[in-house]
Amino acid sequence: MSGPLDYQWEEERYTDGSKWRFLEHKGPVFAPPYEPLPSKVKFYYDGKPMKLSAPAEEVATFFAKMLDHEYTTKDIFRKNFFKDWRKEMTSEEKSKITDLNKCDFTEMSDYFKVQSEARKQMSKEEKQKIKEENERILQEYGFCVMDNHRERIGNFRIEPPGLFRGRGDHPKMGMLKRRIRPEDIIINCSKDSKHPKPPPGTKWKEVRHDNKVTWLVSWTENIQGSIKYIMLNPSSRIKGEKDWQKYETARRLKKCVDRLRSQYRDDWKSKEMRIRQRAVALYFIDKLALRAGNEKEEGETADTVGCCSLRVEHIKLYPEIDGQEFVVEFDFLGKDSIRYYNKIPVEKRVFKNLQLFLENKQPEDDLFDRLNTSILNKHLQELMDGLTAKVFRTYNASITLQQQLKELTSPEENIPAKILSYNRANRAVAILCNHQRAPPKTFEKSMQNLQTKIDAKKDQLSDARRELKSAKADAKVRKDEKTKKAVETKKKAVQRIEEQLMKLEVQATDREENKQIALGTSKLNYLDPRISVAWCKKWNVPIEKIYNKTQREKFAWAIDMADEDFEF
DNA sequence: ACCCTGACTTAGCATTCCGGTT
DNA sequence: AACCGGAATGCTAAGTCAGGGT
Repeated sequence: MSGPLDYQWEEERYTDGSKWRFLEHKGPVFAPPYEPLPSKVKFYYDGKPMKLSAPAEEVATFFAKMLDHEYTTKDIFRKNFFKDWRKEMTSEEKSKITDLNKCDFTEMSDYFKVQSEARKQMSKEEKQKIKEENERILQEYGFCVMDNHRERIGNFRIEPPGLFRGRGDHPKMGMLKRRIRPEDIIINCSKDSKHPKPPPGTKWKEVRHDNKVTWLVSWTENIQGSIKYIMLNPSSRIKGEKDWQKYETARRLKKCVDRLRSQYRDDWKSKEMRIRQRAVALYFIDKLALRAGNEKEEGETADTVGCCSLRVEHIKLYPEIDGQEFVVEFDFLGKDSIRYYNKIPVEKRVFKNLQLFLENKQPEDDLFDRLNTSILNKHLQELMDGLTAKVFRTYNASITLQQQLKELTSPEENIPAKILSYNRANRAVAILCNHQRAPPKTFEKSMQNLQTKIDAKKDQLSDARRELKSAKADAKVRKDEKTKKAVETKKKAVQRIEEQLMKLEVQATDREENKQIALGTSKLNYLDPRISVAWCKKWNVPIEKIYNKTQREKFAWAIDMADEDFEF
């Protein structure tokens, strides 16, 4: 696949800002067309059955499919849905259906439940057939040719229509996400490639040949009016190189971070308020790994903030609390409406500055009123080429992993214990970056199951120990080869069971500590994979224990590149 | 200086897959 | 063979940041 070069990521890169010379692909896969419900499945309005027009019925099914979700009980969701649903109705339907509370979708909902149950019950052969068809589509549409490589495409299927589900308190939840047609689609490919054909009887919106970008297909989504793209898989050359570059930038920050830190500490004393604000914000970004915090259009999205957009109401100052001085309490909703809560002591100067920033302000006022991400990033750019706020997150995440691995790995431990250490180091990073998850619904049960296994293993162990003891006693009396051998066998059995027990206990510890923490995001986006590869090589831990197949594909560049001496 | 948009990365949850157990 | 649970994968929303226009 990579031709005469061993490492495709060592091929020459373009210096003129172009991303490719040749790009050929088959275009997107559209969502399957709507299939009307069988006539026996009824919708009821005000208790009476009512046949809906196909467009109105389709939108109704979107709601019916979500009936069990608490979304559908929320006022905003219902209001947005109803408004958009009415747009799809015929004028007769519109005049009849005026109150969502009088709509009964339960038959539709039950019908879909039966269907999904039936899908699960399909025979092996039927499932196999579907699998093969999916594989065929993947082979046809899931790959493209970019320059000399056949590359996997990330998301070649167009998002199907449905009801928009925002995260957190989103003002647009419940709105109709409309169906995307060929006429909405912009194709990007090279002139000299075989252009993808639109489905019979349709046309693309546009075919362009822009090699300054990496996307293959784009369309404009109707909820926020933003553009969506089809791009390559993370295993592709173009993504891998970019990823590598990202970590190289973070490593350059490592070289000058001391200088930057002493500079922003100096700036806490500046005569100029804007410089003090910039310096305190940067301190937060560095110390707490906060995101930059762009401004957002009010009312268009959920109310979330990052560092530069923090408001007065998001922090509390305690000159003294719990025996600590100069404590700042953060409490705000960040990206994806995930809560950030932290109470930390800060330097006296920072504290005094924060008091100053808060003077004469209302709770809803900006904490940093002389600062935004653009000002901050322009400043950072002057300090180091390529430096932006998010580089601090990458740098601090990766350096933390490296330090924690050094601290936590003990040479004499066995492989499961080493992996626990790795996960703990990973966890330290996830906590730093505030990567949370909802505790899995099955968490308690799965912990219980594991405990049952541990108990059983303990019983098994004491049985094995008892047997060993009696075998030893036996051997002492008889002193023959056969009984000696029996002792050895029993000893081995005890050892094996001890090892199994220890494995289970490690697993339980790991799972418990991981209850509300998501490791995946930092592993995939913040940790220089070369640190992990080097650690695996150093301690003879198979890389498969740390990265699954997909991750190994994404990090192929690092797996080839890093030896055990790699230092971030 | 400010605003807007396009391109790209980062994010958590939902769904599917798969291998072990009953 | 059916079932189950955890891991892997898929999905798409929600960020960051640069660049162009006014």
